[in-house]
Amino acid sequence: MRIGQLSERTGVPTRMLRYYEEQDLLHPERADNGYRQYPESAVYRVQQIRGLLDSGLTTEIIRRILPFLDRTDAIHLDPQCLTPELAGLLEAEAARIQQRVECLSRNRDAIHAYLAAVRALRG
Amino acid sequence: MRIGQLSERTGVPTRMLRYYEEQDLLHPERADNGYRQYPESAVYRVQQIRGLLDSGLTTEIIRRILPFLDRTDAIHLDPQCLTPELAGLLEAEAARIQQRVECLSRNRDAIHAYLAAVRALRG
DNA sequence: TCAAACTTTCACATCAGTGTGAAGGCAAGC
DNA sequence: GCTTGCCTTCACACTGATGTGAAAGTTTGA
Repeated sequence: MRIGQLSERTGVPTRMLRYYEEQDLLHPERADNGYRQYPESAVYRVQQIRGLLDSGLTTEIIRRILPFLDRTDAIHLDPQCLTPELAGLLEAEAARIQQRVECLSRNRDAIHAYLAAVRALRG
Repeated sequence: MRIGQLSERTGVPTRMLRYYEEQDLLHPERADNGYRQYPESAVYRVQQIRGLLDSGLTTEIIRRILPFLDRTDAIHLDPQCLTPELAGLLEAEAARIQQRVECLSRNRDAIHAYLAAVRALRG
């Protein structure tokens, strides 16, 4: 599909889709006329990128972990490409993500607890 | 304590502590000479702010939810200050935080699954 | 008293993510 | 053919979070 349709289906402006490509997060083919050609899977890929960006990850981090997050895991399982360094990097990134999860969970719980307490007081 | 010590104890540059004050996240007293005076509790407060920023929340959102996240919950439980609008805002923010948590958890799991799969292949 | 280390405010710079618009090529319908 | 709408690249600008440095006042200790 072309960039306009991908934009419509994901709700992400075309400007951003081009930016993600520039940041090496998307790699659309090009038609003869130069138009970008996205596969169906790009819809999910874009949603994934958005979710990660909204969660505070930078495009640089996303670029590094994205190849291992694809739904079509199988094709990425070539162990050759996983050097010890890369494994360490992934471990570290997973740990940092876990930190975020814990911090956010804590604060979400605190908000809920506050709301519940006020409601209880009011009866 | 003064800004230098707070910086040292939290690992957050003084520049950032002043910025957080400008953003209404911190409210230190002032000594006679104009120096900022932070209470002991500021250490935890700063760590909380950092965690939330690192998780992708903006200072604006943090400013709005911070009053309800303090460890000294009791003093914030005055139901008078919780208008229906504010309650809705907090609910919405908690929901958005939950979205982040889910996205990050998913991707953390995917990284771990990838690493486990490669390790299994290698024996 | 003097120097070093701290503080203050102010300002300019950077980086990532995003908005917006110009100037032009391509495509589909009237 | 012409218009309309999508596409291309390029570029300038903004915002939020941060780095950095200048100029000046304060505190502390030799």
